[in-house]
Amino acid sequence: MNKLDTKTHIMDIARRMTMQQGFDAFSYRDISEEIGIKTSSIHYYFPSKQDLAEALVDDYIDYLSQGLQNINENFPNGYERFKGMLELMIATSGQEKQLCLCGMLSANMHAVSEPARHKLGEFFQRFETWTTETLKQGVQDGSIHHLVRPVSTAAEMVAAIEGAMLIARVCLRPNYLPETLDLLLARIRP
Amino acid sequence: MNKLDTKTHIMDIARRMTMQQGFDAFSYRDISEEIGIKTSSIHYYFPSKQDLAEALVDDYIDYLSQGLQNINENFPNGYERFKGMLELMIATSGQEKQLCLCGMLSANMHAVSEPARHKLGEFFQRFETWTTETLKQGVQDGSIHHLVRPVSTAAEMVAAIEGAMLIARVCLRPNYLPETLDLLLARIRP
DNA sequence: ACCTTTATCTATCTACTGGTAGGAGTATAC
DNA sequence: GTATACTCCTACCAGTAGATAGATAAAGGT
Repeated sequence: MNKLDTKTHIMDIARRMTMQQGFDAFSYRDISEEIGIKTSSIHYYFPSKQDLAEALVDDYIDYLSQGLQNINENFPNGYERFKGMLELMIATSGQEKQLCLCGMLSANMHAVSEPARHKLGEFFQRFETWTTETLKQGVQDGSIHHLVRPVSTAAEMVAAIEGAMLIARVCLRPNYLPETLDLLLARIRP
Repeated sequence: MNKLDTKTHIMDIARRMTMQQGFDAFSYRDISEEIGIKTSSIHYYFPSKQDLAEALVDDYIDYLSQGLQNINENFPNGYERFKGMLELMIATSGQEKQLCLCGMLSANMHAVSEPARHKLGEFFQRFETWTTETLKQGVQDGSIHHLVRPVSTAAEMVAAIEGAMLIARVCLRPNYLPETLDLLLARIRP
């Protein structure tokens, strides 16, 4: 198989396992069995498991940044952009009760290197910044009603999104995640 | 050492390690080395690691229920009660960048038995119910300004609290957790 | 004194962990 | 056509995981 294919395949499986069960909860063997190559071949691409974690973080940040940029380009106003972001988060993490990759790695932060931990911090910072700008934009274009401090609302929103994904994994209510994220949307609806 | 002392000692260490690093990230050996007994002695109290997880959940739910009840008894109005709850959560989990025990076990849910998972779901449900009642009480006694749907606000609040604890572990801002929880308080301030 | 329970120990098990050394086959470059 | 780089393999390692069986010693009850 092509180098990129295998590397991508490894990361796809590792990403899914991380978001479903946590970074400590799977081994190179688990990946190797699913993909059909030996564990030593995985070490060829990711010499240590921390390298794999860092690659997952980089990839996830790229993926979400791209997604948010697409939203900015394709949605006309702040409200629609915010809504698009919530749908993106549900599409990325919500199915199968998966946690946001960066959220899960924050829980498992002992397993990742210091540079990768720093990137996790940057991820949340950038997520908050995007949300702040989007809320401001929405207030300006009239699609979102007045907010006292958009930067504060954005911080609450990001925390609530991550927390909702965490709680959804064990919540007894079947539609907890979409319902809770919808509350966030209802809050800014004009 | 007395049976209860040892059992409590084991749980104290396991609770701290779970909240700091995750349930997968420590072993019976780690506990045994810190406490000074053999791993087989820990198996005497908790035959399987899942038993330990379940005991931690039960204990944590009891502890927080007691804490919330104390708050209800000692604070006069909804606003003060809500504030007391936030301070309790910070005191329990906020130091040393620990995650709420139930939040961490939700992330590590594959490691806990189905009955224990169910208890995690109940925990978040009860937490939300307490918050809903407290917000309603605050609106009624005038300590909290009018809320359109207290039950929705409560759901957002609980998610935001759990999410903030998760993000705080890797956040680059030093006072992220207290500041973010303070935003929740500011939101209901009359 | 004798039996039972409690709490701990020693010793051991199987399975798995991340990780490494070195080689075989294959594709590409020159 | 040979050299080089790439991809995956076999074989292995030391350490660790959770877990069990059985011995031991002390304490308590009768």
